[in-house]
Amino acid sequence: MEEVRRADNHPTADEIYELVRRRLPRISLGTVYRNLDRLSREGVIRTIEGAGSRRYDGDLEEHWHVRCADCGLISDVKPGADLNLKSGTGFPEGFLVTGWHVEYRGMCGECKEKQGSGARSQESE
Amino acid sequence: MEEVRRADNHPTADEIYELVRRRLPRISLGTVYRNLDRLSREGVIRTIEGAGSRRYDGDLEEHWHVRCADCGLISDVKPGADLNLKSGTGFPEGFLVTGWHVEYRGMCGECKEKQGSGARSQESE
DNA sequence: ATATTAATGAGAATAGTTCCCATTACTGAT
DNA sequence: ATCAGTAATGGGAACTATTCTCATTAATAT
Repeated sequence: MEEVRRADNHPTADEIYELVRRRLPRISLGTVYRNLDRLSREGVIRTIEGAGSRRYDGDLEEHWHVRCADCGLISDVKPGADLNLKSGTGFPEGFLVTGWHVEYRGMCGECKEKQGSGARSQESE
Repeated sequence: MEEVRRADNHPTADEIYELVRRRLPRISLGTVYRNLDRLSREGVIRTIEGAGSRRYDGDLEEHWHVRCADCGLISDVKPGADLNLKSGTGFPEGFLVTGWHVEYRGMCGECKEKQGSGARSQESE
């Protein structure tokens, strides 16, 4: 199981299921979910919740994500070096903060083109 | 519909359904979803995706969230005044960033107590 | 009043995930 | 190697949240 963990980018349980199936053709989706859940509770992998299906991330380095609101693509973003995210204020009484995550939203180049209806193109950054 | 938008904290579609029902007893859940979706696409409300069900937030002021990993409670956190979140780096080519969101994770006071006194140390539930 | 368009209720359909349980695999002691 | 006890698995049913469909109703403009 753990082999797959570090395999890909941000696979869904289904994608992982397909991957693992290549080596263990008799594995069931339930088992994949169970183990993914276990690994994430053990802190070996992270989960990315969000629109659509849960995704799993084997990269434990602190990093953030950017998600295309249109196609759902998720890419990694390096945290700015100067950030001290603990600076949020107004936490509820007694709350123990164990982590945080930043997610950018927007639109990836591809979807931007698609949306610029007609055969418009031309992108720059 | 829009009346409800600013009503509560971070209700789910179901909770909103129950709320609206009090005034419009014949409304259907489908309609609630439809209008919630519309409002959020129009930018009148925000959505909070995450573990469990989608939640809606009528507060458009920039603010962040903190979520209890145990019970799922979501509270608001004021952004630290000094943050410039644009500082993330490594965005994919051509990506247009339209927003971002910070979510802290941890455990609320209540769940902390439950876990502490329950004699369970590492088990998750 | 009528034609056109938009929104609705009701429920079916779908997607993603969790749950159940009989079977299988693993473990350690004999 | 055998057996008992425990843990993990496959298969599928059950569940939850959300979306979709479509006949009906409301709204709007003419």
